Amino acid sequence: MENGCGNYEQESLVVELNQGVALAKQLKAQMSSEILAGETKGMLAERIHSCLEKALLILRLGGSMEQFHQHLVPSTTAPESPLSVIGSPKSEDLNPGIHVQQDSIELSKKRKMMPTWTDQVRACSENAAEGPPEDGYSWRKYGQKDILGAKHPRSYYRCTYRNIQGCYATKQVQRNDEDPMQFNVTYKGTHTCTLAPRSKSAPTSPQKQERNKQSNFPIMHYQQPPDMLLNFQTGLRVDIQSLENQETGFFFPTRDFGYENHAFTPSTVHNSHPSNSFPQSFIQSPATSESTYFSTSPCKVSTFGGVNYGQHFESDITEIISATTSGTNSPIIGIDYSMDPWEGFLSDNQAFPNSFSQAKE
DNA sequence: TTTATTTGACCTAC
DNA sequence: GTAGGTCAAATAAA
Repeated sequence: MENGCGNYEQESLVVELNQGVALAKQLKAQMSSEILAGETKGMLAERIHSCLEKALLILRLGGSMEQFHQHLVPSTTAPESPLSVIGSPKSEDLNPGIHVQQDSIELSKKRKMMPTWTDQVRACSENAAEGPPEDGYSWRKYGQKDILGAKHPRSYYRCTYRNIQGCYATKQVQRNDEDPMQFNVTYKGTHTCTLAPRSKSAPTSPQKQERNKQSNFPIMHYQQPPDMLLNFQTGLRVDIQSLENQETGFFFPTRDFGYENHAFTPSTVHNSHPSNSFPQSFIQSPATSESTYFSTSPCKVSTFGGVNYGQHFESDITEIISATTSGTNSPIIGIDYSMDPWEGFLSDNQAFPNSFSQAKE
């Protein structure tokens, strides 16, 4: 990753990852000994979760600890509009016909530069005819096209808040020819909208009503290309899987929670986006008591841990932070234990070699 | 009345 | 010239 984050952020990443590894080892030891002293399994799992989550967030934010801290507190202000870069539709509104062509060209260029990634989403049986499961964003369909060589037409969607907030995220949905239950969803651009609830919009179906409910939360602003992060996560898979193999039933619910076993496989990693890096069930803090959480998107096949990740990311981070910053409130433990995600930040080992930084480049 | 969807036309890249 | 992508008017839905 090429960014100006400097050594400090890099070291922070290494520290976080080291801590995650150390805690995983600790948990593994407890699993074998069945001795619960001091920290419970749940606490350890939570801390591992927190460490890895922070590391991933840092990576997604371009390695910037400053941005990381900024994103810990959901902003109530609209994010900076991309319009300053790609031309303002508002200015077009004010001056119709003026510079429209030039702006169109600029927009076209910009689209080419937009990050693009593809998810494969399996539809639930009951709504297979309707389309892939919701991804949490509010999309407006603006076109449909028959594609040469494809049995099914491709649908084009853009963010509902494109005009309101200048969010130029788009997606294309195409049903898989061989497996009609499966959809290839290609996302282009990242959401810059704040996903404000549509006040006057009347959903056309109960499912859309549900979509609107899902959309009512702030989002992160993913800007980073996925490659480095994905490589990193691929590497992470090994140790964590070994934990799963010990039948913890906690990590990576690829069997128990409806996700197919596509997550974190190198063969599927390259097509994914950083916002999809973990299944939501993994992001979800175990300290929360959402009993129905894991069943929210049982039909999604993730190429890298769940296409729904972006949908819940920030809200989950908020939950994590709230859970981890308040040990006394944690339902998983009954003792006073600080779950501060920054606790011990600089205290652990150096299990991750410095060569990790080389892998980033 | 407002918002979303449909669909033919148009634009752009190859 | 063709295919993919987008626009925008017409239409539907709530």
